[in-house]
Parts: sequence; C-alpha cells; structure tokens
Amino acid sequence: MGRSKATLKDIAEATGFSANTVSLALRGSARLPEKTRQLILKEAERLNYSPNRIASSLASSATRTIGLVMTDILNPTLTLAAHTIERELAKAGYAVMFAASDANVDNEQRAIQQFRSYQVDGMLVYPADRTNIAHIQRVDDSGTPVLLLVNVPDSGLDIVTIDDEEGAYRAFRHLCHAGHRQFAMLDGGRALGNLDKLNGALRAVRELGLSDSALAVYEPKGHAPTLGYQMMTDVMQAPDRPTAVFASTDSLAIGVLHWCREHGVSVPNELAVVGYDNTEGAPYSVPPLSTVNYAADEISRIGVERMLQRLGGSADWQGPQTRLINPELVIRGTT
Amino acid sequence: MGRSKATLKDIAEATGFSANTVSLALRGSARLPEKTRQLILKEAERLNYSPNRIASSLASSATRTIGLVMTDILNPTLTLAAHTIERELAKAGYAVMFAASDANVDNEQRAIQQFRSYQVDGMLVYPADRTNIAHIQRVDDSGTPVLLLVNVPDSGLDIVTIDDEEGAYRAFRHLCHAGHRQFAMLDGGRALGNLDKLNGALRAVRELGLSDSALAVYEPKGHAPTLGYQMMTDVMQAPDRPTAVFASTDSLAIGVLHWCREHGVSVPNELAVVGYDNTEGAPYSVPPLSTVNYAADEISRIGVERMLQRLGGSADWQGPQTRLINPELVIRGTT
DNA sequence: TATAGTTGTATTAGCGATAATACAACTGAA
DNA sequence: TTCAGTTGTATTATCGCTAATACAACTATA
Repeated sequence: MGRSKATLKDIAEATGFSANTVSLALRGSARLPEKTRQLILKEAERLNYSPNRIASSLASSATRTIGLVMTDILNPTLTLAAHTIERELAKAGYAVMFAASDANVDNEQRAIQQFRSYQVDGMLVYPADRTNIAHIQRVDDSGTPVLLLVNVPDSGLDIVTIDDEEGAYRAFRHLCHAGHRQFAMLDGGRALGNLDKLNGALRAVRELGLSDSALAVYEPKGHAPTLGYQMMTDVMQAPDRPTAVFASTDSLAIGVLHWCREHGVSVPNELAVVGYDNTEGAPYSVPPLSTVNYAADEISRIGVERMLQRLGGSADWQGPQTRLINPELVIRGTT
Repeated sequence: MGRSKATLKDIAEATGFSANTVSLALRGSARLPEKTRQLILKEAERLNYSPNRIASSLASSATRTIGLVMTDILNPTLTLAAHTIERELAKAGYAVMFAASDANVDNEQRAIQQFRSYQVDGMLVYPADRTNIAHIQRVDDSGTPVLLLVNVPDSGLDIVTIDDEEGAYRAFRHLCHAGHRQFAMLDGGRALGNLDKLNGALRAVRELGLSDSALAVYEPKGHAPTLGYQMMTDVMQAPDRPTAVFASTDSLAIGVLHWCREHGVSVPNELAVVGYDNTEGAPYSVPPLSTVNYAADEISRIGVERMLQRLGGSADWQGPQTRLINPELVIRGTT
C-alpha cells in the first residue's frame, strides 16, 4: 500500500503504448482495436488506476460538475430537491457541489464565486433574495449556464419551479369554500422578495369579494416550528381573530398546531390550519396536516433535464423558459 | 458580457509583471511589496479575475476539497451533520463534495471512487455497512485520510461518533426504572452491522436480571415513519406484548405514535415510546417524544477538526483514535 | 571594501490529462 | 497499379497554475 497513484504514463510505460493511446483506450475510442483496449484496461486495473479528473478537466475545460446553491439545506423540501438533483445528475455522469446561502446574499455570492473558481459547468440556484439576482445573471451572461428553481419573472434566466401563487391560491380557495372569512398568513419568504404566495392568497380572498384586510400577514424569520409557535400569540390576539391560518411551510404549521394544542384551541373546529410543502412528517402531525404538495422531485428532475439539454447543446433547449408546475392541495385533518 | 475568463497571464500582461509574480501577489506572498500587490489586486478586480482552482489543484496537487459519503441525506440527523460539516470546513477554506450511498455498498464504492478521481484531500464517511469497510480502509492506506463518523472497532481508522451503545443503554435504563419489563426494539441499522444499540439495550436489560427474551427486536428496512407504523402490528401481536418500545430513529417513533393513536393505545400509559436522534420535530409530536440526543453538530465539529489537524500535519493528530461522544437522554411525554 | 544576505522579480519546468496533427502501414476501388 | 481512404498509434502542444530555481540590485556586516 501507500504507493502513489498511477497515471496514464505509468500504464503507457507498462504496456508499451503511448500515453495518448492509453487515454483513448480508457475513453473507449472507436479507433483502437478491441485487443489493444483490453490489454490497456487490464493493466489499468492491475495498477488500480483512477483517472485524475482535475487534470482531465483542465485539459478539456469541462468539469462535468454542477453547482447547487440552496438557501437552506435543513429545510426538508430542499433536502429532497438536493437529493433528487444529485441522483439525476449522477445518472448523466455529473457530480454536484452544494452550498447553502442561509438566505443571505453575501453568502450566496461567495458560494457562486467558489463554484466559478471550481469551473462548474453549470449552476442550479434557489436565490437568497429574488429582488437581488444581478450577480446570478452575470454568471449566466459570462457563459456558465444558470437555472433558477424559483420564479423570478423577467430574470432572463431558465426557470423550473412550483407555481407558488397557484399553490397558495388553492389553499385559500379551499379555506374560503369551507366558510372562512378571516385569515392569517405566516410567510417567512416575503421579506426575501417572494410575493407569489401572498398574491395567490389575495387572489382567492378577492374572488370572494372580501377586502384585503381579511388577510393578516405575519413574517416569522425562518421556517422552524418554534417560530410558528411564537407567532401564534400575535396571531390570536389580533382584533380580527382569524378562523384559518396558512403557514408558508409545514414546519411553521407544526409549530402552529403545537400552540393550538397547548392553548386549547381545537383544530380544525375553532381554527383551520394549512401548511405548505407536504413534507414527510405532515401526515403524522396531530391532526394530520392539510398542505400544498411541493413536488420537489418533479421540479428537480425537470430542472436537471433542462440543464443537461443546454449543456449538451440540444436543440430542445430554446433559450430561457419559465416552467411552472401546478401544485396540488392535500386535504387532511386540519381543515 | 460573454467575455472569456481572465487568467493570470492576462493580469501579467496588463500590469507588466510575470505570471508568477501575479500568482504570488494574489496569494499574498511576503516577498512582494505592498505597492506591487495592490496594483495587481486592482487589475485582477478590474478584469473580474477568478482563480482557476482546477489548474491550481493540478499544479499544487491539493484540491482543498473533502468528500463526504453519507448513507442517506434525507435523514434529518445526517442532513444536520452535512450542514455543520460544510460550515466548519468552509471556515478553513475547504469545499465539500457530497454523495449518498443509500446504505448500499456498491453505491458507496462508486462514490468513493468518484471522490478519488476528484482528488479530494480527505474523506468523511458514514459507512453503508460496518462489516464491509475494506474498500474504505484502502483509501486511507493509499494516502487519502479517512475519518469514520460511526464506530467500527479495530478499523484502524480515525473515528468520531456518538456512543450508540451508551445511548441505547440510557434509554433502556430509563424504561427499566419506570418499571417496564417487556420491550420491543425497532432497529433498522442492525442488518448493516450496527449492533451498538442492541448491545446497549441488552446491557440495561441484563442489569435488571432479565433474560434476553425480554427484548424483542424488529428490523424495519429504513427509517421512514411508515415503516415504524407498519411494524407495530407485528409488535403488538407478539405473545409477550411489550409495554415499551424503543425506535432507532425519531422518524420510526413518529410512525409508532401514529399507530398508537389510530389503535387507541394510550402513550405513555399503555405503551412507552423512546426515539433516537432528537430531531427538530421530536418536541412537536403528540405526545412530545422522549428520545436520545444525537449531537450531530458536535461530532461534525470534532470530526472536521481532527481531519484538519491531520491534513495540516498537526502534532495533535497522533494516529487513528476513536472518540465517542456520550449522548443525553431527553425525557418528554412518551415515557 | 569585500562578502554575505535580502529583496523583488523572472524563467523554466512540470502537474496529468486531452486535442490536434502526423504518419506509417494497410485496404480497396478505379 | 495507383491513389485515396482507413486503421492504429505516436508526437506535440496546450490547459492555467504552482514550485523551484535563478539572478540582478540592494543592504548590511565584518
């Protein structure tokens, strides 16, 4: 053991071929006869050869690596997306580098800079702040394809994401049909320029002929259950106490349910609750959480597919497009 | 835009210095006067220069990249570990590449091979199967430092992990003190060579003077709540129906609690339940889950620290060590 | 003032692969 | 037969950077 790593040159010397021939053999060139290839392959195996992708990348100026910038890996929905993205890209022979911005633009910029310096072939990004994406656009402009996994209209970038406006709309329409007329919305994403859910909510409320004041909006700083829990004291002390609350993530909703349990507020009778994301735990909350299904696996798959098309120079990729997936409402026991 | 990337040479030409001088300036060499450095730095900025780490890695034969192999990114505990590891390594200027083996040795081998080819400076790994780690040991032998985040005695590798034997012991001791005498254990890790929790459980049971048959062991294939739920029909139909169940992850325990709720089994009166991991959701289950705290952040921090010591050639790293962190029992409402 | 050390910068040689080109030895069609 | 085309392999030139070495011009010391 302890022997230093074998290189193409080592195989070349051992077999008598040139380094280039060895390289060709390992990459399966059609110009080499089967016999030669086998001979080289065998020697490579014997030497426990592992190709040096660093050298290969430098020479070919392609790393077959994609950078994924997320706001928060701990969010189960994003974790699922990351997982699916990794699997899908691996199938195509691409590796993934991850970075978390924690919804902070400086961190995001640093991560992107790092990816640039690692020469990733492309980037998938959940932007930290939709109103501040110039630095992301610059990456795409400078020749590294970028795909956004969040909807930023007129960004000029390729987009694949869930239609959050529609998702929130469906949730609120559902609440409206159930007779609710006074709503609270816990939305941590609003401060970061994500107005889709708010707009969807307002659309539903207005369709009912209600004024916007029927919807009170609260902004927890994050998605942890604790934040949902804490916010509830404000929510329930409001002069127009709501009969339904919409939380922008399931985690927040879990905190809301916990508050209700502790304060003897019966769900869904006294208060209806709807979450967002449909995470693994949603069916197991008490009562089981009604929520909007965020099809992370689906957008991941489509997003990766588009990125690969673009990287492969496929004719199917015809410039930046916005692809919005309609989310479904999952009705369980909290409404 | 669209201009191709600036290189050291471009800066050299623009400033009149040699490429090497530019490289030195950017890396902050002490031999260059401040004036020269500033001049070069300014030009680099003007050209929007981004160092090519691929080229740098090739020349310096160090990538400042660490590979992290996990069994399952979707497991919240591992997600937290991944997150902490990324943060800690980033502080030291290292990037992380992730891979998930899904507890499958072939996948693991493929991931390791990929990391090898990316020339990572070191690897952190949650092995897929503790009884099958020869390929991991080979990596360390061949000169790439490996640190295990799981306890594999006599592996000859550096190890930092939670003492699962002690964790399970504490959970069972707690149950024993509460008067329980017949136990069920749901443990998905056993098939993969993880006997620590089982041993801890048996130690507690034996201390009480009970025979091993007081503990019935079940093996769900994974950690999803559904699996815990499904397994409960078997558990509760056993001739010696248990009064306490220990689940090897909180997720399984959540499924167990759901089963109890649906089948009118009162927790903790009729059945006590203990989970493992203390995930974010544990305090919000109904009843709030008693569980063993898996200090993912702590082992991540220590693990990274040791890896960095080793990579830096620090005298503090004195050969492979096994560092076991004692987990704490968190008693909530299910016991 | 001779000698040695320091300072600021340049030159040269890789790192391990790929890409482009070259070319000898065949093969086949005109 | 002849010339073009194929086949199998070698040569050479990068890729963008770092590391080792070189060296002229100073500065300090004896």
